[in-house]
Amino acid sequence: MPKRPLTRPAPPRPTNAELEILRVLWRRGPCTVRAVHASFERADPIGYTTVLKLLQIMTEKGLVRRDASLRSHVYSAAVSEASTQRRMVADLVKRAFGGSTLRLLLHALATRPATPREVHQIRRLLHQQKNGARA
Amino acid sequence: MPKRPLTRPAPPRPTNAELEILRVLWRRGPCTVRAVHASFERADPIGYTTVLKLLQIMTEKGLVRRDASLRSHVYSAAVSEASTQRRMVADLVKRAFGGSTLRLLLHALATRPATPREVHQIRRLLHQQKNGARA
DNA sequence: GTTGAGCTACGAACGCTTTCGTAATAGAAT
DNA sequence: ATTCTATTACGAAAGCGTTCGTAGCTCAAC
Repeated sequence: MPKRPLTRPAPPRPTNAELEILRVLWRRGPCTVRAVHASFERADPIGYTTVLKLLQIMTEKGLVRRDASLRSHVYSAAVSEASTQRRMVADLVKRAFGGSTLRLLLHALATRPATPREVHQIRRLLHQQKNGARA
Repeated sequence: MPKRPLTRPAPPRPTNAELEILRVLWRRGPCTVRAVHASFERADPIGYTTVLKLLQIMTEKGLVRRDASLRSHVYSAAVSEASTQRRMVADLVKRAFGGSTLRLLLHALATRPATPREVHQIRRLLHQQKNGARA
């Protein structure tokens, strides 16, 4: 029995730098290291080899995939934005809100008073859930 | 001009271990190191001096306050649970949702289909905001 | 006063993330 | 073929979080 099962065990929550890179890949699709590096906008600029190293590490972690058929390897996100967000939200809920998603929701709502437009969207979503709900 | 202004510059986002300690202090109020240590329930137990060290570090960071008048120092949270949650939500929104709190909300709502009870609470909150809103 | 228990302080180690310099390599240009 | 350029690979260092062992101090009990 291999230590790493074929169905990869849910890649770990990405770190800060990793998330920044994933955001580039999600937005622009598959990229070379150079393209990722160019897309970076930071307070303090980041080195080319830093991006390369990060992508190599992320490949090992299963966060990105690498196509090495071309001389300039092409990287693409191996995890979806939605699933990553889900993971991060779940993590926050567990760590800071005692596992209650509702509390996060109420907090977010209270913190940032919703604009009428936002209220509308939320209402619509609630309505959808009310109808098609399996809960 | 002092580097550390008297009005402390918003204590940093607490780390994992720091958050666990804060949760104890929020729940139980001011505690000695021993009390915090006793309140810890973990998969793998944590050493007494580890808790002590963390509390010392957190004191420097301004996350907790220390009353050293007694022999066993008494620590209390220097940041509120609500403000910490606000900070952490804001951080998540910035890092994972491109700054859009709405997107976080929609995501959370969609991820975990709300129960009727939750829907009710959310509706009520939306209603409150609609009326008393400055937005 | 001496001993012992409990507490704080200090320092060090380990692991992980982030950073980048340098070397090796492959391909393009001449 | 040689030189130049762009790329990957490797290794190492710095910073931070977490952990704990050890030393030193203080108070109480004897």
